[in-house]
Amino acid sequence: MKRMHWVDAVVKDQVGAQTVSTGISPSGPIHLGNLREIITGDLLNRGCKDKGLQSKLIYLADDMDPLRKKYPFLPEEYELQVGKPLRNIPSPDGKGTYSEYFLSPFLKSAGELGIFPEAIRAGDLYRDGKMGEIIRVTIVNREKIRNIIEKVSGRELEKNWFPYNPVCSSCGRINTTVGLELKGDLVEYKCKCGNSGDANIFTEDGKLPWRIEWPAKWKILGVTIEPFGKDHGTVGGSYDTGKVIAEEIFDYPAPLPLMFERILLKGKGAMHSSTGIVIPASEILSFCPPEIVRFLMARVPSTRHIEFDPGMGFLSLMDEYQRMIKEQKEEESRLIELTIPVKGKAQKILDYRHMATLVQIYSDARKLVDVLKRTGIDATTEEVSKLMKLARHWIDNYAPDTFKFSILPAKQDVAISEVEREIISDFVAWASKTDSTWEATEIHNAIHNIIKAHGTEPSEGFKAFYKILIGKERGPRLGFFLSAMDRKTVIERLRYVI
RNA sequence: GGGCCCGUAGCUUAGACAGGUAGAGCAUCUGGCUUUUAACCAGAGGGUCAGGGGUUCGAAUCCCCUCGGGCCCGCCA
Repeated sequence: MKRMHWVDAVVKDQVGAQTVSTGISPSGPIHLGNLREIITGDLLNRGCKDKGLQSKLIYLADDMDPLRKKYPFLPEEYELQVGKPLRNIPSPDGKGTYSEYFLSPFLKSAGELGIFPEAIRAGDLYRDGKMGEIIRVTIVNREKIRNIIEKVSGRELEKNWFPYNPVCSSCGRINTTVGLELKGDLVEYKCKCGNSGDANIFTEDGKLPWRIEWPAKWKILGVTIEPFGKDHGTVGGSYDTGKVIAEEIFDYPAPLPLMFERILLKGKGAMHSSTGIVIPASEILSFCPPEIVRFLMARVPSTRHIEFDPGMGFLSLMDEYQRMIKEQKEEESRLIELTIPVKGKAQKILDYRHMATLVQIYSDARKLVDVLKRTGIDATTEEVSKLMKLARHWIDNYAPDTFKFSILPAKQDVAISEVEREIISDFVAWASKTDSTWEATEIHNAIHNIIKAHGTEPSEGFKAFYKILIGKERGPRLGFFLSAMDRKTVIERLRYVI
């Protein structure tokens, strides 16, 4: 029986036009875990489209949310910004707002993944008055809503609970005010700072609390499908209360929920901005080709957690991807479709593992293209230079030490045995001959013959070269490696040691 | 206190949502090979699918219970 991809299984009963919504509070670097949210949204969006439905993806930035605390990555003076809406706080780099500072690189990363959502700032919805009427409905029905939240979530709300949080006109904070009463379009409030005033519900003077804001946005934006992290999905959590509020108060059917699990960093645990265990989305894309990020998310159901290993495990992931693309198995055709960032575009990806070695020998992309051509791999300079950049970054930051090497200086002493000295010496003699070609296979054959002539185990003989050239016992394919280096340099180096 | 995910070969795991002979990679062993950043080729062994019960002609898969590991909620979002 043909298996259905989880994406198609999730949307199989959806009918009519779809709006898939995801979003985040842009309070810090947006990381790989958050990337799962938007990729999941994109996958569902594609699932709907591929099934023939009209569908779009929106990404909601909750920039009216307050800064909860001065995160470790923020300078001291941000202590003063705590409690203010993110969109009203200056950016750490001094340009623009705090929320855009984190949001815009993220949207750029999403673009690299082939995801171009309609990005909506919650603050704009308030500013443009789109939330006004539903805020009024909320305040008018506040007792009913209070009952729903208390009943569904099992928690008790404060006596003076008011379902609208005004921004204080004096201190700018949104978490120190309490609404008192709605008069016309104005909510009277007072703030802990001593100030009191009126907030206009048709402006960005304030916001709904999360548990109400969420269902309100479903209705305002016509959301039909919403993936969210497991923190929202717990029983009595905000999806549960939101669903009842949407249906009973706002008269709007709750969207199809899809909970997704967290992404753990191998050996470190769950990603959290606060704990510093984080790989920002942009950072991932500086060593990981975009299709691999999609592959990572699309291959397993969203309800499973993913353990991401940026080290050796990452290379295995690359291998698996390449195998999939090469084999083009029927049962993986849907996964391939969903993995590819730009639909319909065939994927060719150069061997990352190979590139991670090459990048340690070459720094010039054009030269590398020639070398690849010699070994029968055809690639454009652009492709090569792109992958080189990724592989270089991976080597510098994530590769295990066993994978790294650097060529030793010409005049560095290395202890070698007598047999090793003879082998190297014979090789130098061979390499110095004017008629011998400096080509990978030739070099390899020459070395092998010399080692054999000395009656030494091949592994022992090869070791000598690695010790001298890179100071390690193992290394990249010798013939290939040496042919990539300048012949004179190699001879000089070997001569120095013998 | 409540919830979610996971438990399949020594290790990593696919297969579970839609029941139909448990499959792969690594490791191991055998043979081949002019060894290479976890080499390649051919082959072999290796499994009470965590445990127990139920449904069914048939269960890794569906239902219930138990155990073990991870995570989330019970502030805010």
